[in-house]
Amino acid sequence: MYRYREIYSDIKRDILTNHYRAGTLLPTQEILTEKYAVSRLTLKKALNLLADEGLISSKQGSGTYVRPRMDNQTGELLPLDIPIGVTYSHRDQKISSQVLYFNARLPNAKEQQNLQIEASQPVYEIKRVRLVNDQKYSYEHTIMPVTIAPLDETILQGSVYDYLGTYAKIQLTDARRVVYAEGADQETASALDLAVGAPTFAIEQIAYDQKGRAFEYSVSRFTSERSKFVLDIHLNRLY
Amino acid sequence: MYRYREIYSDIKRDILTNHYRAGTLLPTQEILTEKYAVSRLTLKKALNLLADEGLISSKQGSGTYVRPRMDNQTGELLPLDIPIGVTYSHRDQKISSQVLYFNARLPNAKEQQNLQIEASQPVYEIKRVRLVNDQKYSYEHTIMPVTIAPLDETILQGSVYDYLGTYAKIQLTDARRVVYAEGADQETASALDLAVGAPTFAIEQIAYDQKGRAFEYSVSRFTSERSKFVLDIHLNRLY
DNA sequence: TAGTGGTCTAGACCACCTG
DNA sequence: AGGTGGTCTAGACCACTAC
Repeated sequence: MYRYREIYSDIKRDILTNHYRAGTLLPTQEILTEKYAVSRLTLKKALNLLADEGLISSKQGSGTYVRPRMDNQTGELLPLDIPIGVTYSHRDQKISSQVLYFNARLPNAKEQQNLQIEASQPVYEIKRVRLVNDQKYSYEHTIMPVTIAPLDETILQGSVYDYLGTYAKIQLTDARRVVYAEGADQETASALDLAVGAPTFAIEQIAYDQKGRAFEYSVSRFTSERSKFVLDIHLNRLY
Repeated sequence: MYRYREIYSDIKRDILTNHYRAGTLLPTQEILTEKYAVSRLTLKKALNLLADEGLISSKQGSGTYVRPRMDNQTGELLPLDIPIGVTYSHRDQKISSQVLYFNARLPNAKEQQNLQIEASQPVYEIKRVRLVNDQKYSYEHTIMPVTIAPLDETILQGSVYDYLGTYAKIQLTDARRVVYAEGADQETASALDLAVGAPTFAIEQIAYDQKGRAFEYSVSRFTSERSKFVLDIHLNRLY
C-alpha cells in the first residue's frame, strides 16, 4: 500500500466523520506533513485525490477548504461513470440474465467502425434481459469480436466482465458512452413488457481495454420509471 | 504558463499529428526528461494529464503506450461532463432564450434540501426555452437563491453563468447531475411543441461554486430526436 | 509583510516486465 | 539481469491572498 493512499484514506475518514467540518479550513500542508511525517509532495498527492472527489478545494494564498458534501442518497441512483456492468452497481441485489439471442455473424458497417475491425472478422451478437430482484430492468444488445474470448450461454448468465478479466486478462479501462432518450420499438417493448413508444433511457457504449482495443459495442435500454443515473462533475483540478 | 502544461501540450500535439503513432511506445521518461530538460516529476505531471484524457497509458516495467484514439465525431453529440450551459456547447451556433416565467418565491422542501437553504430564504424561479438556430431545443426550469446575485430578464436572455462569473465572482466548479428519460407532461409538451407522453431526456442539476455552496438547482428537458450526450470514461489513473 | 499553496529539482529506492 | 515506470525525500523558489 502506498503512503499517499493511506493519508488520503485517513483524511477522507476525518472529513466524512466531521472531524474536519465542512466549510472550515484544513490544517496547513506544513502541519499535515509533520503529522504524517512525509514530504510535501506525498501529502499533495493525497490532497489531489481528495480534490478529485470534490471533498476539498485549495486556493493559493488562503488555504484548503473542506467542501460541503453533496447528499449521498444514492439509493436508487446508478453512477453513470462506472461502467462495470449492472452486477456491481446493484450490490446486495439479486442479479440475473435471460439470454434471448446468442449467435455469431459478420459485422455491419457501424459495428466495424465502432470496434475497429475488418468486415471479414466475425462477431458475437447477444441479446439479454437483465433482471434485478426478478424484475425486468434493462435490455442489452451486445456486439463483441470473437477473437477477444470464446463465449457460451453459461458465461452470459453472469458477469461477462469478470470472465474477460480472469480468462483473457482484459480490463475495461476506458469507455465512450452516448446516452439519449428513445421511444421503445417493438423488440424493446416486448422484451421489457412496455408499450411501444414508451420512453426508455438508452446507453450506447464502446468499451476499451488497457491497450486501447475496442472489445465491446453495446446498447442498453432501461425502463424509465426505475432508472435514474447520477454523474458528479469536478472541474477544480488543474493537474 | 507552467512547464508541465507546455510539455503536455507539446506531446499531445505530437500524438494528434501522428508523430507518436497509436499503439507504439512513447520514448522512455528518462529520454523525455532530457529532451525537455526538466526533472522526472515535472514530466510525469504532463504524462498524468495525457493519461487523464485517455491518450496514453503507462505500465510499470514495459513503458508508456500511445492509445488508439476514439473517434471524435462529436458533431451532434454534447459532452455530458461539461456543464457550462448550452451556450458553450454549441459554438458557432446561434443561441437564444425565451423567458416564459420569471418570479421570486419561497422554496419548497426539495429545493431547500438541494440548495442547502432555510425555508425563509427566497429563491428565483425561472422557466426558459432555449433555442439553437431558432429551433426549440430544451426547456429549463431553474431555481436560484436570490442572495447569490440580482437577476433580471435581460440577463436571462444570455448566459447566466457568464454573468455570475463577472458580477458575483462565482465559478461553477462542481455539479451533480441526475439524468433520466421521461414522457413529456402538459407543460413540457407545449413548451417544446411535442405530444404529451413523447420521450424527453431530462438533466437535473445542482451546481456548486468554488466554496462548495449550491447556487443553482435546475431541470432541463431535451427533445429526444435532436439531443444525444457523450461521456468519455477513463479508469486507468491511480492518482 | 507574512503565510499559504503551486511548482520544480536532483537524487534515491522500489515494483514490475521482458530478455 | 537490465530497463522501465511508480513512489518518495529535502529543499528551493514562485504566485497568490490576507492583514
